[in-house]
Amino acid sequence: MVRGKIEIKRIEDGTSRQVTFSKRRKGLLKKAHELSVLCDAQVAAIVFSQKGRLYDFASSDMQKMIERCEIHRGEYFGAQRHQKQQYVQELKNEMARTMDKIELLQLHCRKLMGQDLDSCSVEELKEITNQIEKSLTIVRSRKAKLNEDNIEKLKAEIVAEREVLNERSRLRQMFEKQPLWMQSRSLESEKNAPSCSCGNMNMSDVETDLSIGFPQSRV
Amino acid sequence: MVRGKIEIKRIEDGTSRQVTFSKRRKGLLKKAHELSVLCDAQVAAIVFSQKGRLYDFASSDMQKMIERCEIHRGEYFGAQRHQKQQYVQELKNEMARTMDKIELLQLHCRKLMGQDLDSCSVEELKEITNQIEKSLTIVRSRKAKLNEDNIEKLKAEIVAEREVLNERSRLRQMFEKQPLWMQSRSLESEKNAPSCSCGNMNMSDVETDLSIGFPQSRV
DNA sequence: TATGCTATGCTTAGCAT
DNA sequence: TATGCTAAGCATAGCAT
Repeated sequence: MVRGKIEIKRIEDGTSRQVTFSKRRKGLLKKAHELSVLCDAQVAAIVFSQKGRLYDFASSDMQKMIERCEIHRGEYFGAQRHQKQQYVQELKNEMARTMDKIELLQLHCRKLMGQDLDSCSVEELKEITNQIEKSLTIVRSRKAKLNEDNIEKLKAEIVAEREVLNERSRLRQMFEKQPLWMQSRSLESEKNAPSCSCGNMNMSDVETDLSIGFPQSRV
Repeated sequence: MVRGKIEIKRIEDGTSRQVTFSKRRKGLLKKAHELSVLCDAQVAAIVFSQKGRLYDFASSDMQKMIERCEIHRGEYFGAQRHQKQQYVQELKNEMARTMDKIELLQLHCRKLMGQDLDSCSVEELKEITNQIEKSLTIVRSRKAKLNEDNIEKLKAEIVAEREVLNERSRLRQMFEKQPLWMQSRSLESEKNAPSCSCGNMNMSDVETDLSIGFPQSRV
């Protein structure tokens, strides 16, 4: 058997390649291990067979090695991953802060609603009372204001409505003062106008009266 | 020179370790390269020196190798990555929910404190008023209860104190009824006792009176 | 396909420069 | 500290099983 030095190029024979892969792979991982131990260095080796099977060695945690490698190489994905972790951490912190805030708010709210008062000192109770009394004043005045506004609005509406009624009765009076032949013509044209559905009704049949104000102020 | 086989353990001599590191590192990367070429496999090797310097080899794109490795490692890291994304999404959702909640709470709180009432209808204002009035009743009764408790406690303290004073005056009276020779002996022993620093003072020099109640009830 | 064998070539420890 | 040298030991190609 003649064994010459081999050329470093792809082994074409599948079987030989497979055998060589197995042997050299083992050798590589062994060397990696030896290097890491002898020289106290972090070493990792990753090998994929052609079939996609993974063989690897890492002197310490592979994930950490990989991340360290990525950071060193200034790789995009590594940076992205690092940022993601930071992002998650910040989200968590934010979450914690928010939860604290919500708890405080809830406590405050409950106290304002007269719950969970057992832990309050007299001083605190005094403060809460003050706050509530102040609130009550404000809310009541707001309610009063709203009511006033509503009344004002209603008054305005009524004034407007009265205006309309007055106009109408003025028109009616003008109509009644006309000579009869003009009255019939006016009625004709009123019939054609679709604006009023109660054209047949005599206005004077209906008595309208609107008043606003406190009961004692009515005449 | 005698060269025996070496033991695979950390080389203690720093210089030797450095030399060995350099040589074996070179060897490892060479072997990695040879394996990748001969067997048409994907191979990567990562080495960190003790000083933190990185030496690496990758038969193809290192980043792709690393990701492939992560996915392969029992799906663990790949799954972790996927879970991380889900986790981030859930965190975000939770955050959004919490923010909504906090906003509602704040609004509620503010309304209870008489703020931001512009958007409230009369009905709502009525409800808030009811709530505040109810709170006020509760808080006031709680405050009253606490005050009562405090008064009770003070009363109890005063009763106890009075008891002590009565006891003392009883003892004083008993002392004064004693024959003189016994009085001096008692004074002697009282002088020896370090418990009272005002031994020279006559008890009747001090007038004590404690009373509790409303001013008009005092005699 | 895996394992063992062994001659050959490769790697490297210890030393010198 | 790096590089070169060299022999001892190691890895492995090619073959056999």
